[in-house]
Amino acid sequence: MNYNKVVLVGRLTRDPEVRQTLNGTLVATFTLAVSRPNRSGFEGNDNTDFIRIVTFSKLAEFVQSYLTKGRLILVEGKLRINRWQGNDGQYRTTPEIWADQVVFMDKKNAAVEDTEMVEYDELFEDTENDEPPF
Amino acid sequence: MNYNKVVLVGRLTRDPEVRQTLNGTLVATFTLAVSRPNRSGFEGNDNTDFIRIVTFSKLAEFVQSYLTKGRLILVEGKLRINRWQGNDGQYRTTPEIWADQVVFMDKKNAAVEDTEMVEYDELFEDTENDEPPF
Amino acid sequence: MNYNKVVLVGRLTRDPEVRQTLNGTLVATFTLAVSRPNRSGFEGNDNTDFIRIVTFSKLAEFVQSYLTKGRLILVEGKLRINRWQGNDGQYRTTPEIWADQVVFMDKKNAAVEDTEMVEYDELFEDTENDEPPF
Amino acid sequence: MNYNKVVLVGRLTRDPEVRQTLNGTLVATFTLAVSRPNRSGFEGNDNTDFIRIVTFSKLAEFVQSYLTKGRLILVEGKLRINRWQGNDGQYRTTPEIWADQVVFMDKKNAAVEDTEMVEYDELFEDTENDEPPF
DNA sequence: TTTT
DNA sequence: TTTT
Repeated sequence: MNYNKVVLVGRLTRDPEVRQTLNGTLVATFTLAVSRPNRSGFEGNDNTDFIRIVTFSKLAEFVQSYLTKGRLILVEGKLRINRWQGNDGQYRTTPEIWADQVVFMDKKNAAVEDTEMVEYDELFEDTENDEPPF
Repeated sequence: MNYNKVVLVGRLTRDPEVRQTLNGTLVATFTLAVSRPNRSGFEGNDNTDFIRIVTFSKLAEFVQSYLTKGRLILVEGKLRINRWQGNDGQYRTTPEIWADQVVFMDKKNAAVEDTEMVEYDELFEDTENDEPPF
Repeated sequence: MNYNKVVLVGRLTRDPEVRQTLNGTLVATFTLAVSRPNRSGFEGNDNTDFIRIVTFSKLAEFVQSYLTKGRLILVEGKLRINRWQGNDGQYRTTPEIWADQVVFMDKKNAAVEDTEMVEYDELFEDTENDEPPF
Repeated sequence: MNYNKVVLVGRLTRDPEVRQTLNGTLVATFTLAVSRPNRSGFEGNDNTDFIRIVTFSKLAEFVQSYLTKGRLILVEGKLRINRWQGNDGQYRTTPEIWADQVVFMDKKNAAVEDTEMVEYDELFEDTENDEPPF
C-alpha cells in the first residue's frame, strides 16, 4: 500500500564514480544539481539542491558510458533515507535516489531503464487494422 | 530526450478482462474511475475520468489474480494515444495507460512491477556498519 | 482518495493556439509530440504519441509568450478524458492534459506554474544558523 | 530547465507538529513511513524509509485539522536537501519534502492542494453540447 | 565540495 | 495533420 517515486531534472556536478559490490554488481553514483525556481518563476542558481543518485547494473553501465559533468538529465527513481551512526555515536541521515531510469535532456536521443525493454509493439503487429482498440 | 509518466489512483469499474496476443502474451485490461476534486478541494463523484488501463505478462497475471471491481489502486505507466480509422473513414483517438506498476491502496500489502525485482538490499549486506554511505 | 498526475517531455508540433472562454479566461492549447523509446532503449521517431495540452490563465499567457513549434518542454498536469457525442450519435473519447506546470528543456532558465509562487525562502530568513532543521 | 517532483504513499508515524514562522505563516511537519516492497513484490515492514514532510499555510491547516498518526496518505511535493553545520563543525545533510498536495488514501474523500482551486468546469458551462472539444 |  |  506504499509508493515512492521521484522525478528530477538537473545537471551532474562531476563525472560519475563507479565501483563494484562484493558480489560484482556495478554501482555508479553522481550528484545532480537541481536548482529551485525563484520568485518570478524563473530559475536562479542561488538555490540549488545537490542530490546524490545511485544506479546499478545495466543502468550503471549506461551512466558510466554516457554521463559526464555538466550534462542535463532526467532521473526517475525512489527516495531512500539512509540512517547511520557516526563515530560520535550520533545518528545521521543521508538521502539518495536509487534511479531506475535516466533520460538525456541536452543532446541526442537516449533513454535507458534498469530493466529489459518489452517489445510491446511487436505484440500487436497483427492488429494493424481499422478496428477500435476496445 | 522524451519522457512519459502517469500516476493514477482510482477504482476499477469492473473486473479486468483478460486475453492473449497471437504470440501468447497475456493482456489484462480494465477501466479506472478517477474522480476529480471539486471546488472545496474535496472529491465529488459527479466528475470522473474513466481511464483504460492495459497490462502485460507478469503484471497481467497479477491483475487477473488480485484486482476486482471496486478495488482502489495506484497505477503507474505511460500514456498512449491510439489513432485509428472508423468504418465511416473518420479518424478517432483513444487514450490508454500501459501500466508498469500497480499498488493496492485499500487492503493489505501488495505492489507489483512489470519487471524482475532487483535484490538491492542483498547487494549491501556487507556494508552494515557505521560508515557514512558517501 | 483519488489522484491524477502526468509528466511528459516532448516537442510542440506547432505554435500554440490561443482563445478565450466566455468569461474571459485565456486558454492556450498545443500538441506535444512524445516519442517512445525503441527496443534498444534509444529513441526512434517511428513511434510517437501526439498529446493535446491545455493551459489556462497565467500559464496560458506564458505559453503564448514563450512556446513555439519545435521547442522541447516538460509538462506536468492531469489527464482528462473528454467524452462527447458526434453527429452520428456515436460517443467519442478524446484525451487531453490540463497542465499546471511547464518547464523549458532546451534553452535557458524558465519554469512557470499555474499558481502564485510562495516565497518559502523568505519565511525562514531568521533560521540561517547552525541548528539542525529538526 | 530543472524539475523536482516527489510522490509518496505511506503512513504518519505520529500526529503532525505545528508551529509558526516569525511572520506568522503556519508550518505543519510530520514523518511519513514509506515501506519498500520486498523481493516477492509484496511489502514487508522490515525496510522502511522515514521521510520528513513539511507543509505551509492552507495546506498546513489542513494537515493540522485532518491528519493523525497512522493515517495512510499520498504526498506530492519537492525534495529539498538541507545542509547545515553541527556544533562539532561538521556539515550534515537532511532531506525533507516540501509538500504541495496531500490526499487521503484510507478513508473518505479528501484532497487538498496548496493553491486556490481553479474552477475549470465553470469556465466551460457554455460548451455542454455535442461538439468535439477540438 | 558542487552543475549551466 | 504533426516535433527533433
